[in-house]
Amino acid sequence: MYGRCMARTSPARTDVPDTAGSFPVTVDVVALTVRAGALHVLVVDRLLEPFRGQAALPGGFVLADETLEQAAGRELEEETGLTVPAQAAGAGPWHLEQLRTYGPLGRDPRGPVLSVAYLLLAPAFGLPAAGGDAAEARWVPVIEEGKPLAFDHDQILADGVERARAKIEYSPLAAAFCPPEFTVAELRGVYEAVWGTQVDARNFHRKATGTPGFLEPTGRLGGGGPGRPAELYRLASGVDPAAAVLHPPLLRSVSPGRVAPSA
Amino acid sequence: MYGRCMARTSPARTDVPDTAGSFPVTVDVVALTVRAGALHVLVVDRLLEPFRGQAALPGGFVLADETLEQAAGRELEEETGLTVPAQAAGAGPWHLEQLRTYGPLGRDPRGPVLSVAYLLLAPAFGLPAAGGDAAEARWVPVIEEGKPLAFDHDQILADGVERARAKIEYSPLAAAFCPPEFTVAELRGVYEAVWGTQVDARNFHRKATGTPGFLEPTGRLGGGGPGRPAELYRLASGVDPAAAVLHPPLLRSVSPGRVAPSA
DNA sequence: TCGGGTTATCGTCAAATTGACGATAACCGG
DNA sequence: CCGGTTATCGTCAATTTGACGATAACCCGA
Repeated sequence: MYGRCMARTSPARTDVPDTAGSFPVTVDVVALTVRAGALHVLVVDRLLEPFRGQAALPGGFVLADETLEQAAGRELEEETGLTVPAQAAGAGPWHLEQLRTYGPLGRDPRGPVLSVAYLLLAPAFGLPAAGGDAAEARWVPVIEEGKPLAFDHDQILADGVERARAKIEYSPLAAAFCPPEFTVAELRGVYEAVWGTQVDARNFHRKATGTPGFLEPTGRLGGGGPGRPAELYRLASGVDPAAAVLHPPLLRSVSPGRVAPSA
Repeated sequence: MYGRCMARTSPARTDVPDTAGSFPVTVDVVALTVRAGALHVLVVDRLLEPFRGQAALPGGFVLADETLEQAAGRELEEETGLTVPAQAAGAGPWHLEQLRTYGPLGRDPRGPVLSVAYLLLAPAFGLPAAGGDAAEARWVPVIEEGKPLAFDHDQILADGVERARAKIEYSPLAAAFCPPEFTVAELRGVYEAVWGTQVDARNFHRKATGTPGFLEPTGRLGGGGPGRPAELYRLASGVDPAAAVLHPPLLRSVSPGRVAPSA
């Protein structure tokens, strides 16, 4: 089997104990966005075995000379045509962070494979015309989630969604789902979509605009729909949305069972 | 992309691209405990190159047929003599969770190596007599942290400490630092040590005992020192400390800079 | 046995925050 | 101009926080 070939280190590496395994490593990306008021995840249809024809998270093998982040960006681009801006891990609207690593055993029929999962939060946008070799990349709502995904991707997706739900409570990362300038209502729509709950518009407005280090008014107005035009905001300048902490946090209300979410 | 181009080198399997790297994988464990009111981390002195003689987090290579958790427990035991109870990931006082994975490039002079870091929270205890092949395993206070650690272990340690600090706000995991039955004062000592701040004893008592799903009185009293004996508590039954969420959380006060902690 | 030292626990109270919801402002389309 | 719609501002009671006083219940040494 494939695993046998990988069970030994290369002869050049004499300083690594030869009982140590060497593993193929993949990255898988949980790309989330909010479209039409619902949380969506990006999936591709697999063209090859294993799990041929089944939907899966975009991802693939890490090359020998790239970082995990580079691999995540490359695979995403190859399979979905999405180009993650370089500033995704920084101040921009996009946000890419490591989710967790899924163990080598029992998750790939080809043998032991390690998978490092990444979480991408991005504003809604259309997909470029099915670029690369991916048969089909599409956004699907995370609820309903019809058929199961390939590999252990259902578990990875669940972990990613739970991470996103928790993270927007304590960090300004909900803004990663919005364009660079957005209204308070758009931001509230993100919370409602990610949490799957209703949020009172008036209290949310007070809380969001009143939390230091979160929003910064641009002075401009966002027009368009019916009703009074809303003020446009951007993320507070000088704030790293990946590291900043909201004080006090925007807590989900104590609705149903708040115990053991991802157990 | 899981299987685009096909291997020329691996005759047994043709579904893994030969550009895909295969990486040696290590686990490193950030084992934290509270002793004498200060947060301590477990380190070992390296006997071999690279970084020979320097302190490092316990860890080592993952074998071909074990899970990451198994590797973490095995390395910890081999290098420090500590045996992680099987229930560490469950209801017991110990707590072992994955921290994050550190990329293959530029972190090991021997070449690309992936490291999956784990975070262990444990009650204070003495080390078994330097078992295994470890020259020396010892607890060192995380502040002062005299010389730098080997590899990128300073970064891993910083990430682990920050994870612990954040996690005890929203989960009952502070109890992982305590024996199975503990007093409110002991628990408060954990918060003070991990956060490095002072916590008002009266408000903490009110909050800790008043938060549903956190503490459960045993009826027994903890004697010993001077002063009035304190009631003994245990974690609320039926609560998985790794998954449960405290509502409302025990927030650190807004003291100094609460922005970009581990950046 | 008594008093002083020490720690645990319970109360009190003003300030801040939350949650629910009314009221008004500012736009749209007819 | 008028209703429909959404944004924003206020109000108010209930809850929570933070600061800190007051007791309770143990230890020890005299």
